[in-house]
Amino acid sequence: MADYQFGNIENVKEGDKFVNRQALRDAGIHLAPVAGIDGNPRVGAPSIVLNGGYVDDLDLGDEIIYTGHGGNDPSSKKQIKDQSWDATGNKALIVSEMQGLPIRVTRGFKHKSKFSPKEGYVYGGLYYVTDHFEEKGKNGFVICRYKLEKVSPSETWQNLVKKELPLGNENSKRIATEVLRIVRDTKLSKEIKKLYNYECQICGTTISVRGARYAEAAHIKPLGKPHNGNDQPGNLICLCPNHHVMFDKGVFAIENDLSLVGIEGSLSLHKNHTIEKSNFDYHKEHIFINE
DNA sequence: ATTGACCAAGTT
DNA sequence: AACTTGGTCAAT
Repeated sequence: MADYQFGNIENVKEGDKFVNRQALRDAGIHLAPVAGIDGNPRVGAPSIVLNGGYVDDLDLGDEIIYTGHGGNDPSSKKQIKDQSWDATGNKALIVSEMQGLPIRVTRGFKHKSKFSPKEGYVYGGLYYVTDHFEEKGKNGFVICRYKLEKVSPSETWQNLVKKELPLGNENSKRIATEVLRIVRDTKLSKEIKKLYNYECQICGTTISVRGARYAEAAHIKPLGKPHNGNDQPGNLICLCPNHHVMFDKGVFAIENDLSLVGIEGSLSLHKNHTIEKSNFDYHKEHIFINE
């Protein structure tokens, strides 16, 4: 229900200090008053705090091996049981990994590393979750682990620009090309994927990882030069990675009656999804390899 | 829609 | 050790 915002927060820059969690919350960086992982399994995790709550945490600066939450005894704070991938925050991090969402990282005084502040909390910028795995922690119980890698400065800049972009507005074509290569999921592409329940419109496949689903939104008429396709629902379809690449590389094309040329099959179409058919024509003529 | 239990672990 | 908060989730 909370209104989570992803990416950088206006007026907060890397290195900014906060006296306590309440200040972090007031700034809009991390809403949870206590939990180290902010977010939920529906939208992902917009923010984490690295504050020594789990002994296995490893902070290398641009790379962090983070521990999921749960399994600790409320009173002693020691880990007394296995962690679960189903815990709200742990699942949220998986969703962030699958969707390539940026995560705000804040370091707290309780964790001891050369990157940790002596007191209070320091905002550390944006990271991506690039991997997750399971292992036995120092306390002998299963822990959920995540590899976080810092978003490059140029990408961070793009993330800031993204906010001001009128997504889906065809007047923003040029900028949209650059941004879309970097921002791995836009509001619109997410909507398309949700409409199809993350299943490929050609083969019906979805990739499911610990309950988080993955698919790709493909532009029929490519964005940017020289094609100048638009970023509208009528130019987007939901595909699995294989069919996405095949489509982009021209291995097959889609006819107006939704049958395929180049490979067997047809495109299934949701009743609430209207495709701009001229985009099929464009793709067939300019991208499809007809030989 | 509304509720109450449960979760996370920071703060005093 | 006690008290505290915002949010999620399941039950109503």
